[in-house]
Amino acid sequence: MLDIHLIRENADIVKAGAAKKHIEVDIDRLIKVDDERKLLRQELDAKRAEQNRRSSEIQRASGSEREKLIEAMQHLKAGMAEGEERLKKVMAEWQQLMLTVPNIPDMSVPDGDSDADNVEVKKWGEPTVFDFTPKDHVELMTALGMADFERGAKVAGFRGYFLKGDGVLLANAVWQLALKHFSAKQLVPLSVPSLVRRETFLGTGYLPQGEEDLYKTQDGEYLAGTAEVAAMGYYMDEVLDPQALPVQFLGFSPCFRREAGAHGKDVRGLIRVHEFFKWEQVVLCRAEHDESVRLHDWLNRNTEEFIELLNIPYHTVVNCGGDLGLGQVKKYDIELWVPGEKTYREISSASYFHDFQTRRLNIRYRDAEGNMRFPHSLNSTAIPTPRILVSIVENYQQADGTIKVPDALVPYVGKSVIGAAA
RNA sequence: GGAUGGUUGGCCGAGAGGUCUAAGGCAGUUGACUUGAAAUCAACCGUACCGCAAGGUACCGCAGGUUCGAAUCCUGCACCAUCCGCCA
Repeated sequence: MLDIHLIRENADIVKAGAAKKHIEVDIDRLIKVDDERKLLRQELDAKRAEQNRRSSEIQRASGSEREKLIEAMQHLKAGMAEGEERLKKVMAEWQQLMLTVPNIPDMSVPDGDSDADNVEVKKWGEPTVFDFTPKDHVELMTALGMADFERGAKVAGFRGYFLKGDGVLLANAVWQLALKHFSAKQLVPLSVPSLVRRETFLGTGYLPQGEEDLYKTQDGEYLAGTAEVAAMGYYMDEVLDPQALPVQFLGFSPCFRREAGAHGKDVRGLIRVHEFFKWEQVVLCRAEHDESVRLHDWLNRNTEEFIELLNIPYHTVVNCGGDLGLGQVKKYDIELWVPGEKTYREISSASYFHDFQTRRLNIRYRDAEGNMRFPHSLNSTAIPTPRILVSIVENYQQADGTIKVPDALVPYVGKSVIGAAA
């Protein structure tokens, strides 16, 4: 959510920002509704002032004078009911519109419609070269008993999978290395709920517009697609000690995604699944743009470093306007080389939001001047499994069908090659 | 699933239909005292909206209702605590 004052004073910038994100929103309508809101408020406030004044007169009066005053009040009250009804309607539309106003993308965000228009800002390593024909991860992992997709689909349906044997070992090894690497950055590990109430999704900006992407329980909770939701909800409705900023969480959770808009995409393997696990970096910091920018780069760099530990070729892109979510000001994606597809595939997303989320979540702190402020929020993937396994097994496969374990993972896997004859 | 008790400002906590500006304490800010600090004393000190301002309005978990008037009474819901039942 943006500040209504900011929207009113910078309507053109807000409109341009929405256009850049390809998000439709009627700012003129919002301002008109806000005018109505102000007017009705003023009228109603005046009537309430009158009511309060007369109420104390009644208190002091007695006898027939009191009866008369009470009767007069009843008339006044009747006149107020209509105003209150109108204000309620106006407020409902006002709130609905406010929730749909996107945050303004940064100047440095490139124009574009979709992820095809994202711009590479960094490239690390070269696409892996093989002196044999490389296999894709489905073939490799199935052959090595690391995953079972047929039975996954039998048991769980479309996009179902089992990890098995060394597949589980490898996934666990990634989690453990991630815990070590990211904790060392002073991020506090946090195991978070995935089953989360609606207001937390509204607060993080996934709702109201993302309803169809979420699984919902018969009790009304939603299954989160990222630990960001619960980690951000952690301080909802609280006033933070400014000394505690920046708050730096390393959240871990199962993640559930309906992938409602992606029915035909990535139907094979571990790239796009309905449930997976993810370590996620979540940060709250002082309400200063420079601080957001600094931490954004830092979060993204943390993940780049982790990929470098695994020694997998990657590049980093800055997402174009059309590929930004409602609340995001700017986003980097890290994409890993996937030999089976001869392309880079997203493994990580690092975004900052300014106070868009904290305003919705009502998270505040008192600054040095004693004023209440909404802190800035940021988040970035640390590492997801099993998607990361795709790039590991495909880049590290050997001619004989075995998979070399990345050096950094060897201590956690307990061997240096998967599939070698014992 | 059943029962009971709760939810009040940054925090704790009183308040039980009308002294209107929600007692009091803690924390915080400023000042006095002090070489400095602590202690003590004094003053100030909630958030949001509207308004150029004076000022006004709203907010006591949320939403309704009763009333001339609701933190206070009624209804529904959410959450917290404890107990019982069930159960990894």
